[in-house]
Amino acid sequence: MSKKQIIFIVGPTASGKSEVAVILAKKINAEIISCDSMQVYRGMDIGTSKIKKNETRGITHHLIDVIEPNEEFNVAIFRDKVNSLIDKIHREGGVPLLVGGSGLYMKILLDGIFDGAGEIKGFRKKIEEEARNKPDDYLYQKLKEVDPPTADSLHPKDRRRIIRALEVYYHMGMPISEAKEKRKGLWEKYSVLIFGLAYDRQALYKRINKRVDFMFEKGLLDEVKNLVDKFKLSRTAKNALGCKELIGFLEGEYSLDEARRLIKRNTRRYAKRQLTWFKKEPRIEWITVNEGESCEGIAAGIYAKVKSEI
RNA sequence: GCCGCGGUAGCUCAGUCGGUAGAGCGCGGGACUGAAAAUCCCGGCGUCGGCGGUUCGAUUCCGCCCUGCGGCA
Repeated sequence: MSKKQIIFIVGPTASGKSEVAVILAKKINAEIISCDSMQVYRGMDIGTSKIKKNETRGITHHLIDVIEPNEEFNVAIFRDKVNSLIDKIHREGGVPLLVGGSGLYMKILLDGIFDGAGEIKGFRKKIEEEARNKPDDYLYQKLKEVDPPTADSLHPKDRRRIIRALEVYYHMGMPISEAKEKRKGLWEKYSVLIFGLAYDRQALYKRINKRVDFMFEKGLLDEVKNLVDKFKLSRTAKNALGCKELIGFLEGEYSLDEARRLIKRNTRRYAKRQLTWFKKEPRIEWITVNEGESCEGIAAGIYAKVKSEI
């Protein structure tokens, strides 16, 4: 029996993934699984450019609006949810269409993540405490002793990853570099097609700037005000683009114009980082998008490729 | 027309008591496996407005010219 099919549409922010995905989904009886760390939050709609009910064309969307803004989210939760959704969609005869811009999320779905090493309560704080008043590279040296390969692959200043690697080591009794070898992802289990939307950089930046202006028109500021009124935003949620900059404005750190400027800039930088991730992924088949090209046209192009590869 | 202050990296500017220059912002590249829309690393030769003069040597001093801003007529 041949492998079941999964399709990905990836691309930087503001590349038009969501709309293209809906059109494609209609043609191939797909259900969309959002591959996005922020659209999971209820109430964060404008800032995350979440698809609206009347734009879904009746296509089922998963992993949108699944948690409250005071809850945390991470790749492991994401991966578990996606795996069970894929099974369910396949059982019902549909095609899972994964749509999103997070390189790490894509990578982990494709190649897997190791189990049994979540965040240990209090560990990070404790080890930060231990490193206080010690040399700058104290934790790095510590990691070097227990897990040289990981230490070599990290920059000594990359504190966050150093601490995480130590956390895994003390929790699993195994270096993270070793744990990583025991992963399995979707790639070997299914027939996977990955399409990436490719824009000229300047054209993409223009789209980003325009979209941020559009968000302000739609009431981004009120959305954020509302969120901070109602919730103590979680560590992950409050880092959303648009959210953190407007919180800065609301706390009087800078003007509203400055907040708008920062959102545009940070979104551009984000897009650049996303592209760094996609560029090195050889399994992506790139779809070149020219300025002004319609989503219908792009979707039709992808559809043709999908049909020819089945 | 006269007086004053400017013309240095894409932008805003610093600086060189004469030995061809540096910050911020913007931008580019990279990393990445339980915070990822996060986090971390790397990247600045640019006719120092133009032409002459002085000097071993000028972006730095002098002269003229072009040009922006302000003031006086």
